[in-house]
Amino acid sequence: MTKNVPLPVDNRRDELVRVSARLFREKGFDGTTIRDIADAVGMRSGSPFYHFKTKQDILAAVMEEGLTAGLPAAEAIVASDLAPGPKFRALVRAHLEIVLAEGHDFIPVLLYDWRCLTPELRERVQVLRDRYDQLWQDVIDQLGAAGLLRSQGAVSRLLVMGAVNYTVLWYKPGQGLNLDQIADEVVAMFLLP
Amino acid sequence: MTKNVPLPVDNRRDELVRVSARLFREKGFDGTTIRDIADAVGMRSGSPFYHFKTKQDILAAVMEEGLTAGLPAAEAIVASDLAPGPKFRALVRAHLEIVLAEGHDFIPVLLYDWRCLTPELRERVQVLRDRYDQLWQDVIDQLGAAGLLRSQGAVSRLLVMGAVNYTVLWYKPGQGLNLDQIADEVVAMFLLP
DNA sequence: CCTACCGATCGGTAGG
DNA sequence: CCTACCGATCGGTAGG
Repeated sequence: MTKNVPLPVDNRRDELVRVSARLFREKGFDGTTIRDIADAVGMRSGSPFYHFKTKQDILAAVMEEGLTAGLPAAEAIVASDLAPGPKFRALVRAHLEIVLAEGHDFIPVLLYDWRCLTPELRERVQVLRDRYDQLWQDVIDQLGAAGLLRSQGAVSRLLVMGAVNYTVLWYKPGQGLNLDQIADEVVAMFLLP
Repeated sequence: MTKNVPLPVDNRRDELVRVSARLFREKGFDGTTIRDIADAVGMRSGSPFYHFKTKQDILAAVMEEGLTAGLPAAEAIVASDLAPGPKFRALVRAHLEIVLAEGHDFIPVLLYDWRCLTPELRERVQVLRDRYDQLWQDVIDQLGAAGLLRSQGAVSRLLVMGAVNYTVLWYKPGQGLNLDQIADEVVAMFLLP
């Protein structure tokens, strides 16, 4: 039987990515040291380099983890047969979860520390990022076609995503609006009656 | 005659602030060293500390310079007798200048590296920042009262400022829309007909 | 504002 | 994944 044969998953690597996401979000990529990361997972300072070639590779892994975790839900929403308005609300709500929920530090790190990536890594992560952005563009275009948005095109998407992503800088869990209420505000703000 | 008596301005200090703003914006606060800054103004590495006690004090000076430079124009717009719609457009346009125009790196640094400030410095800069935010809140409230906005309150301001500030991450001078066109898009996106 | 320097810390590596 | 370490660099300072 293959019962006890472990899959080739690298749990320690996953742990490093998860812990690094938290630290990068709190203190920034440049403000976090390899020793911070190693301490947080109970390793010695040289050991993270057994799993990653460089510190920047950890950063890229954090961002890719966030994107690959967020893409399926977003794809399902866009592929659904919801009307454009409810589809937009669902996408916004799912995105707020990804960006604001406890322990979801991956995409905030992407937003904060994008410029810390080397050009090569940036290019690699950009592939996934493009897929995510395209999903938003599809929904924005559907809203425009339905006459629910005053403005269209790439700039409309950037303005909407800016408003939504900026929540990272002001949302405080347990204070003010919750994620559902913020989603309602976004819909009220952007969609025509 | 008092003709050649210089005013107590510190030109070297101003130069340090301006150059630091550019470097902080390009590479981040943690990614910029005192030696980078000293080199850029033609000083030796210890000399910036003649003008500033710590590296963080330079960061605070950069942010305060941006706010004190931007406040008068914004105050004049808010105090003007423009109707709410045109007033909003004027404020957005002025803000885009502050955030996107060549050499205007102060407020982008504030947006990027806010978390790099010590709590004490953050509190000091926050005083100016509150004044700037309040100007936006005033205009947002006027829009709401005039029935030009679907949503009101502090969250509305944060969504609008998010959309506008996010331009820092995607605007490329000479490519795509210019600042006037972006202001038009923002107005079209948010204001009711 | 320069000279000369310090103690601390950094990302990363060789060898096991 | 640890031990032991390296060369480089960092923010900051004393004395002039």
